[in-house]
Amino acid sequence: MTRKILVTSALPYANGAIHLGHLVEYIQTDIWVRFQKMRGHECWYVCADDTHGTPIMLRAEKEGITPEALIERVHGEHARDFAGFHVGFDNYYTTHSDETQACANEIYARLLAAGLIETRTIEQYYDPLKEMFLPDRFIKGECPKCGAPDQYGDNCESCGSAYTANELKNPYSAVSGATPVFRRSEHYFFRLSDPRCQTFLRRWTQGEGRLQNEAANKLQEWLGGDGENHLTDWDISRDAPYFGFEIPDAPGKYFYVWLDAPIGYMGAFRNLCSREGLDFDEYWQVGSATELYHFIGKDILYFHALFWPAELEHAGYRTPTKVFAHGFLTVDGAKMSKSRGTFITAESYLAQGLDPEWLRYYYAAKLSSSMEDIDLNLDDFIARVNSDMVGKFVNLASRSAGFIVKHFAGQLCTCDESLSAINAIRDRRPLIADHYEAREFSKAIREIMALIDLANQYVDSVKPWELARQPGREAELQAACTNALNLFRLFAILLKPVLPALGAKVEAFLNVAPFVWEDAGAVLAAGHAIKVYRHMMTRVDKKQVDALVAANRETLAAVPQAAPQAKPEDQVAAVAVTEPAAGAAAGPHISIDDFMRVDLRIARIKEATRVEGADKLVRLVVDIGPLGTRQVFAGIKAAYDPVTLVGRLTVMVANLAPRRMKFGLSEGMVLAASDADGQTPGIFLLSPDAGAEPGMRVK
RNA sequence: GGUGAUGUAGCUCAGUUGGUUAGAGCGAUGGAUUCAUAACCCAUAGGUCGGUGGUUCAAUUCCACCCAUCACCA
Repeated sequence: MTRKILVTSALPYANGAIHLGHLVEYIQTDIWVRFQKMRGHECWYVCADDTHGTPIMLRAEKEGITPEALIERVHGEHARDFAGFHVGFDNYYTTHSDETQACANEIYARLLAAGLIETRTIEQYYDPLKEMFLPDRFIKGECPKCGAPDQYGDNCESCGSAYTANELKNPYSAVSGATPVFRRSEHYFFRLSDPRCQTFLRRWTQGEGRLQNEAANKLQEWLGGDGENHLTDWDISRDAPYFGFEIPDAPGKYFYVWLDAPIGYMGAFRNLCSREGLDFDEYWQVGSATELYHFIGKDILYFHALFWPAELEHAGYRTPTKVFAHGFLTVDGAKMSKSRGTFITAESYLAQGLDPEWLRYYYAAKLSSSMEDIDLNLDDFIARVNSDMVGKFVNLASRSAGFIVKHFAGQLCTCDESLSAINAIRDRRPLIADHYEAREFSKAIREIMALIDLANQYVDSVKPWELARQPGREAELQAACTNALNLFRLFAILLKPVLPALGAKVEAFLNVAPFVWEDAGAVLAAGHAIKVYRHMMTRVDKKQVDALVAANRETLAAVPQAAPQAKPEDQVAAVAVTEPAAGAAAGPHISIDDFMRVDLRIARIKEATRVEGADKLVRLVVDIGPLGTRQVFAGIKAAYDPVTLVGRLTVMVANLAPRRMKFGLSEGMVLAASDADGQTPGIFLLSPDAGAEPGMRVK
């Protein structure tokens, strides 16, 4: 029976580049969709850029362009990156579309009619300079717990405590720097606390197979036990200025970006319908016989398993068949990091000349149906791709094709279908299909690789290279290579959902029509002619990976953090990111070795005198214990009377190259703090705590 | 702080409804081979299954506590 399936991946935010973390989801979804299509099902894969919200608006403003121009540019970048990794959307659309707006208005109208929308006046921070309300992420201030400065309005990066923006001390707007004021405004809420939503969600989230077990448990936690009501109403409006859709009959009020994001799935599909002549209602009406699946990161489960189905249900649409959440990507066991160069963009991966199918294979080899994080271990990536893909799989064709072309003009003979390797494939094929269907890609890959091992053992056992040297054994040679190439073909079919481009190369090489899953039920007919073999996949060179990491290594200096780029809402982000240390002027990271090269010592100031003819300098003679005494010229005259300095302890750089100055030789540097911007005047010489002795190393 | 997940060979991961010798691939070592992108084939070594206690005839598998990492919540 042919199934009708609609599949989505979460919408990437139109405010940043696609990176390897995002790709986990798109590659996972794409493999699943390709598998369904190969099986002959009618499967549509749609996605779109998520284009609305404050961050988009501010970013466009900063770049001096309209939001429309920004999202159009980013849409092009995203589409390019996805195509580069063979992610085969049937439609990659945008939420900033007539279709999405129409769907959003329709859903809103139906929820309103159902009595599930209400208005309420709330009070929140407002930037009087910029004349806009501020999302929490755009308010900074001092942490109410530990007092760390410049913390965002949701949690402290210094002590880790969470709080609301209202609790920040000395808050300021990250947009304008102004001190925000409280202002009241009317907001629109989706009444998630309504008993109808509660009842529905309790039933829906526990539906058989609808969510992964871990996800269902998490949802149970969010919903609370029977009788408890943990859900609160959801604020779905934002005040102008806002880049988004204006709420019908509510001038100056806009749909919150997270309301129209999932509706973007509908919009993208509606657009596809008009192009392909599909029936939108067949897929979205209540009681639809079609299947609807959302692939998402575990971070946005809340939106897809609570808000979204509740909206659909009460607006009179069908709800998702299943929601598939996956974990985050780590690189070499740690969160992706810009300073380490492991925050790798899709664009850079392709630009550095790495093969997208290497990554597709590696991800497939690691992905399961669970929400566990997966790790991209770069050394393992190189070893695994080279060994499995090149050394075992592609090698099968490479070691057999030459004989067939050279000795038999490319012609195959009858394939021996009683071969144990071929029988093994026949036996395991249904299981492999089940694994693909269940998103247990790592299990599918393990099965396939075990079969490929059998094939290489077969070739080794018949030794075609020996047969080729023995006159009179041509038939055996042709049979051996025919069998090997048939095995190779079967593997190419089984792997095609993962490796579509390689699959196409194999189709061309074998001179056959595009593979479908059922093709693996038969072998090539005797007499079939193949083309000359050409390398189908190169090896990964460690140098390429090193270069990729180097290309993605950013220093903070190159990334001005003036306004937060991060969206206030968690979007698709299938990734955990470590931002470089917060704080305005932290430099690029250095290693401990780098730091240890600086020889810092406790110094006692023995003499301090004015320098005739110098406005800023004080001449110091310091004692650094075993290292003797040094003469240092320090620019601290404005802040210190030399007389007061004599006898005090401070810190100096002892291995700074001596420098000849107009007034004499300076043999080091004493450390003092000052505000680089000159906002806070003064120079502050460092002092050690009591007990430090001249000459002690500072580290 | 609370809840949950994870922690198995150098690396990446299976597995164990508690039961004789804990598995795979890669990597390492030795051998064989030369058709193939030095690939492939055979063999060997390597793990007190995060730690400590408990239940049991028997625990890596169950329970408690602890540690580490990650997530969610307050």
